[in-house]
Amino acid sequence: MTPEELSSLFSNRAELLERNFAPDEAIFRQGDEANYIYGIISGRVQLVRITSEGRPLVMFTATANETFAEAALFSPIYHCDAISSDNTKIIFFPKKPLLDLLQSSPDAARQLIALLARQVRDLRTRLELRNILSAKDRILHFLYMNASPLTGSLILQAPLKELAAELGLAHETLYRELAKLEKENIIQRRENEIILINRDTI
Amino acid sequence: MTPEELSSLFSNRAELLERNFAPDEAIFRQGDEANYIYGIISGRVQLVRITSEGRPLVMFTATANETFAEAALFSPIYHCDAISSDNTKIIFFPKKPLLDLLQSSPDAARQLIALLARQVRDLRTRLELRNILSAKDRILHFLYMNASPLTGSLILQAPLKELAAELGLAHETLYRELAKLEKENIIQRRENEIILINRDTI
DNA sequence: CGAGTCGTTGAACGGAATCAATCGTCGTGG
DNA sequence: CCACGACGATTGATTCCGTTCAACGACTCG
Repeated sequence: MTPEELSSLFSNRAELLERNFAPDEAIFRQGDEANYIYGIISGRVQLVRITSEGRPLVMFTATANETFAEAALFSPIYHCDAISSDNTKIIFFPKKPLLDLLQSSPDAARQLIALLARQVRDLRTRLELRNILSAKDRILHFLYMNASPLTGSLILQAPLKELAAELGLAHETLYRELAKLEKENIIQRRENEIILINRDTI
Repeated sequence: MTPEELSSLFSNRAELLERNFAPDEAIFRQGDEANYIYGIISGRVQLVRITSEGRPLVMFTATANETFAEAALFSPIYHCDAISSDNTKIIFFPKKPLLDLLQSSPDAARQLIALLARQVRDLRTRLELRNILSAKDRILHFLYMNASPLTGSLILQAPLKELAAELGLAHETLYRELAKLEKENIIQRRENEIILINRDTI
């Protein structure tokens, strides 16, 4: 679910505020009253739960174009800390108008359900991808899933490094495997684009 | 989201039918009219997309106590095949009454949103877990997240083999690491139970 | 112009997968 | 009732491949 999609549910955008956070700054703390859910414009935020022994446990790392703390919509308090791990720009979505909207507009509720259902599906496919051990197969699987079915082309909006993170690979491994795949004529690379050529080779 | 949670949204449970499927039997096919979403009582189902070249691509593997095809709630057709990969018992949740209910009852909509939001959160933490490379750390992280905060105990409902799959580890690796952790006095094991003893060793 | 980041390649290591074998248990059917 | 098969749990040995550390060029941006 992107911040834009969530914004679109708000008729009155004046209610949405934006703020910048420095690295290591807290957006909220465990136990704080949960009045907002959040979207990241740029930067990175980690949701960290402090265990009973005081050890930090990262529950989730959110990056640009993602929302977080949606579950707080139905909780009076936050159950973890949200720490900016970068210079981060964040939109605040106030809970109350959103809940009111969902109460009064079945259509808005339906839209939110659709957004969440899609996100569930996306997360599941990402998880499934991680069950593939071989770097080569994981990359290919990802390409097959995300490239245009017609042209086999995938336009990269993010640097390869980020793609590596999404795939759960060291970026060096990704570079190497892409180079191999190109040598084997399975893909072709251009600036910001990867094209599947020989698609019979999984 | 469990089938029980979804069932609880239906006032008229007579609308819910159950069916058994043999291994390799299809629950639905890509392009079929999407009239149901599904819950698994027992067994396993794979959601498979057939690529343009005819190659099958596993999008998601659903197991007991999970629901699948929720995104079909807002799509007229299914976009992948659902294949039983085991003897599987499945509940059918008809879309129409569910959509009607969401339209007429803001409360039901709120509940479904809450279910989905929680599921999103769970999936994200599972995904985060997979970013941990070392088997030992991954297991410990999982235990810290799932064990009772008070007693440090975790009751296993599923065989260790399934836990290994959830962790993304070969089952042999899980056995070995658990044995090591017990030898190091970090955990203690009893029938169906794992207890965190020394919690200062992440 | 220098700092920072991305992209790239090389070398070495370590650790998890894999193959394999064994044991115990449970359920089933002859 | 017992034999058999299926499956979970466990341990050993080996292999392999992805991470890690390291170094370098290209490029951008202040």
